[in-house]
Amino acid sequence: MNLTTTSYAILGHLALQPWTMYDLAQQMRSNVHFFFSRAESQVYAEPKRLVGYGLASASRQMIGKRARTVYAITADGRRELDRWLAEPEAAKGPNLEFEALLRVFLSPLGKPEHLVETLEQVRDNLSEMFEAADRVGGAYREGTAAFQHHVLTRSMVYDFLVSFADLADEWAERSAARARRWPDQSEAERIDEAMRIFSEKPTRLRRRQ
Amino acid sequence: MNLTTTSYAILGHLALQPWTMYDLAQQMRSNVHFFFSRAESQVYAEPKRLVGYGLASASRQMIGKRARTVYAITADGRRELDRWLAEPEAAKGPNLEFEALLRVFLSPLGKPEHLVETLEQVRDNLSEMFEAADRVGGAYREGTAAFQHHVLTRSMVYDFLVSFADLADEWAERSAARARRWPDQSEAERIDEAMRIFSEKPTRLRRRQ
DNA sequence: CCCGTTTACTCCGGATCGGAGTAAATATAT
DNA sequence: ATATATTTACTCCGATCCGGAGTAAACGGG
Repeated sequence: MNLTTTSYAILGHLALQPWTMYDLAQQMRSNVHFFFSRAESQVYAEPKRLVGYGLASASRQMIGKRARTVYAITADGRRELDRWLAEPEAAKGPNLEFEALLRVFLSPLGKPEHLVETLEQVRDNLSEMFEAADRVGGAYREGTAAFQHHVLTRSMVYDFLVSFADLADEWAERSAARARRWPDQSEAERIDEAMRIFSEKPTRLRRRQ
Repeated sequence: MNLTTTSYAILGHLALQPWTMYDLAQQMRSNVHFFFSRAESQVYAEPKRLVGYGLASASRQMIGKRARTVYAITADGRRELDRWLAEPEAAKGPNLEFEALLRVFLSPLGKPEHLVETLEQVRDNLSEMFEAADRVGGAYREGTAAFQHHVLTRSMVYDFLVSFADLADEWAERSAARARRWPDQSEAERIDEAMRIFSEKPTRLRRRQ
């Protein structure tokens, strides 16, 4: 029984209520998508393994001649989930994958205007995240969210995601502005501005010590 | 010739200078690791494919009876890289994977004290990121960085990473503080505080409109 | 000269992706 | 009333990617 974090993510959702994987795939696309996204094929494959381990049960229903499978958590599954919830997270911080940052990193190899384009693209790409956050926030504000009683913890998740999207947007904005000033600046001015970022932006770690 | 973003990441590094994959794996661990991390086995596998496509060249050297392979970019590789640098990023924003946030999301299924533990763990796990940022920042401030002439763009990457780590640290701090207050609050007070997050933290999208 | 660390990789089983495909049920337009 | 589009509810599969274990020579310190 080799369970991955994906297993526990699915198992956790089954503990909230029974789901068809079609519905759960949708649910996950609009909820955990921005901090724990999995391919649809995985969302369909995972509960079969859980059933194999006796952690979930499947009930096949018929709508006309079309089948649908509803999965639910078992008592064993609930115990396994409790065990996972109680164990500390592996010492393995947030894992970020950000192609735009790689492009910025490698941008001295290309033309300067492509850097500005990349940064503008970053801002465009964030709108999806902003819209998703607004949908969730709106539902909770209106009191119509599917899991309204989870408002305490969902507000924490919302807090993080909005802060993150804002950060990325603000960073792309100020960085693009900086790159656009470069043609009118001397190299000394450009370097001076860059060095100020290293000096005036100490990490929290250093600030505390 | 099916090149992935991983291919261009390696190709880009080879455009900076020739590398052995051992050195490049180390370089990537301390540089792009926090926004584009790849398994070591991939870093070793990728240049072989690049050589197969004629985008890189390998030169095998002998140190005693031990072999080492130094990879360099070819003219074709440089052209392919230029093409990639000029093309816009796929419309696919930052991809975050954050197990702690999944645990917060599912925390109503577990005990309240585990939420606080998860959030404290988040802060501990960030120290690696802070230390890496400090190392890079220190090298550039002292003028001893290996790619000191990339200071303009590296400062942008540094800016993002430090902002991100600070954000995660501050979020975990304020969220843990909130969860610790819960036992002394009424349910109405707790919900009120949660709702204020949804209201008082509008996304940049909504603020602009 | 012995031993632990660093250099420089290879191997492989299993997890995951992502796009294509299937087929029935339902909504929509004509 | 019928054709068409969309939604529901999945399966399949080749390729990518992970990550931990293993190998073996060179180097450095006591």
